[in-house]
Amino acid sequence: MEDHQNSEAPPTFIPALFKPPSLLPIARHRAALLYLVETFPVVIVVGQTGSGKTTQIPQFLNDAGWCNDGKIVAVTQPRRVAATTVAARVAQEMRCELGQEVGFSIRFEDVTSAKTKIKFLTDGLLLREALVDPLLSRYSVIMVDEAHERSLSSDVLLGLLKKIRKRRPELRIIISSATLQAEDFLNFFAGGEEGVRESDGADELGGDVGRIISLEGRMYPVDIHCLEEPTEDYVERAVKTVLDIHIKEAEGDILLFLTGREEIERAIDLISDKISELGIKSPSLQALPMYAGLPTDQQMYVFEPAAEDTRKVIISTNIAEASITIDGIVFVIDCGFVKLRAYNPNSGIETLTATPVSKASATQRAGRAGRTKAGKCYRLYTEQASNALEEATVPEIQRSNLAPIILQLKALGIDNIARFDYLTPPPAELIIRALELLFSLGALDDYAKLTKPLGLRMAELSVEPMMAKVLLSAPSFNCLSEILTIAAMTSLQASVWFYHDDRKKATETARRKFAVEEGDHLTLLNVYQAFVTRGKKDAKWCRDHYINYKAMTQAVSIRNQLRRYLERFGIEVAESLNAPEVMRVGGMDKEEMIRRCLTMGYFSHAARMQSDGSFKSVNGLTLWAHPSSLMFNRKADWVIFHEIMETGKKIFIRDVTKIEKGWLLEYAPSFYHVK
DNA sequence: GAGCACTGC
Repeated sequence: MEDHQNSEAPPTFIPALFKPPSLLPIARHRAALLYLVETFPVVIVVGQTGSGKTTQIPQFLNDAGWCNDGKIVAVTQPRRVAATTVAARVAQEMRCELGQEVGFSIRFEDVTSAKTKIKFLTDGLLLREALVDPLLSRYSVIMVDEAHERSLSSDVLLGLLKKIRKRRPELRIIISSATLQAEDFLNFFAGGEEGVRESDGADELGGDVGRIISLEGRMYPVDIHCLEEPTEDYVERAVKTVLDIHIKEAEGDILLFLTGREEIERAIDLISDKISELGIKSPSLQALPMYAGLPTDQQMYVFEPAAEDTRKVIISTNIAEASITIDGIVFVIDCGFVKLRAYNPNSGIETLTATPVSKASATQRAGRAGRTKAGKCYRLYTEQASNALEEATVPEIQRSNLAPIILQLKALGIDNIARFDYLTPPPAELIIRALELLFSLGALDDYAKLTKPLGLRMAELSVEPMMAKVLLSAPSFNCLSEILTIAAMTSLQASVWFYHDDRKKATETARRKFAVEEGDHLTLLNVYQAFVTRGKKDAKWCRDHYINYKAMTQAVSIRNQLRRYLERFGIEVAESLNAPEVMRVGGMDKEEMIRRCLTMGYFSHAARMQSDGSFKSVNGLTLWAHPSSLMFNRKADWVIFHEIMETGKKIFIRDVTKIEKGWLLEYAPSFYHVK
């Protein structure tokens, strides 16, 4: 928890949301809210963004004595930035230093103290705290914010809280949700208790378990327009709509929702073409992209007010639907699609595909037009299509690889995974696939019980199960220091390399300097070792080699955290910084030890190169090396890979390393049915 | 010879 180099600077856009507490609509609900929390174990709070629920409710609870006797009020957030910025705001309102009475806790950063009464943290981190303190006994109240987003960790957290509540009747649970899915949450907590309540005539929803309270949000009406006829090309149609608005409508900025970088760039090009074509001068139109992969400095432009006589049009992915709020939007254009990740339990492949939005999503997007005054929303689909949309987005728990979360539940002592109380149960195939994987890795025994110490340790490590197995196998291959690095590097979400569209050749040449013949994992090791020896204090070195400095410092943090876990297990880490190919251990090259060790965890991610350069997976699928992989243009026979994902028409594998076929049989005989 | 929506430990 000592790594502070990752602390995000509070973004400038969030404080704009904050109003003086006395002006917030929630102030009028204070007494009612406290009464409900006093009386019922579960309270569902329905309120719009800007209602002040996140900043005010914890303070009300503190004033009412819920933090007496050393107890803590916990507020979970789905995102790290939210936890840090909201904590800072509440500390300011309470006139205390951040980290004292009010603090936050996120991965790599714990800004709390013995005095902390109100603690903001990510939902994933609270779930991890339960591994150490299964009843979460430090907390008198736990507020799960933004529960309607239905993230994997908040869903599991709610299931866990329902279980904890039976052992801790004094615990208070507050669930905050921006949309009207409140009844689902209340029904969930009331469910399973109805049997005992039936006779005493508690026919009201929720019975004695809880109540819903609705806070007034500040929203202006939004006029919604659908298309008469469906469009063939919504990017083109969106651009036409942008120009129609710009020419005909009064002032106000435009927010256009598209699905990804490619579409966004195309829309921006089309808009600039149209502007010159139509000779638009004043008022002028400024198109700005917004997506997660955009460098931070470029993201910041969307929050700056446009120049005089200029209308901003922000062209964004789904990031503007939940994660960020942009002021001054009066017009929203909604293409009706979102890219969603899904996991196919039969093939074990993740897909990333554009999917129609849900009604809840469409409503949320339209609402972005009504934050400052009455607005308009143009949907690039027909009313009929709009009526046919699903009510809500399929929760993450129903479309994810469940191996990590099942491992965590097992470690929490929840043995019967199928009968765990899920808000929405995942499909059986997802559970079966996850159990099979965990069994083949040795994390579960024949009775599906967590093995000790292997399975338990795998659950505690903050990397996915296959890599956790590799890490715990590394000591016996004499390559723990190297595997620690590889584990950290492969769990980065940001790319290690910068991509310059205009300087592709130079990027390639830079990358080739670090390339190791055997594959991507050893190449990543090479980059890391070069970084810590030469580039750590030298951002210029990183720039010269097209290496992402921020991603590399992140890798250092992850590696430190993993090393601390291992040390807690009593596993010594002998650090070595030698180039892998020069080390020989017992007649075997170190690089071979590393590749053998990787096979211990990734044996099910094996494939063989075909004559056309594609790969054939062990279950017969045709795979392609991702262009970012060394194996994209090299020859190989058998390989293992870190990740497999389907986009467009091809299935890509990323982080690919050469192995020997024999190792598969040697390290995973039961998986490959060797007698 | 081509590309990853968004989070989190």
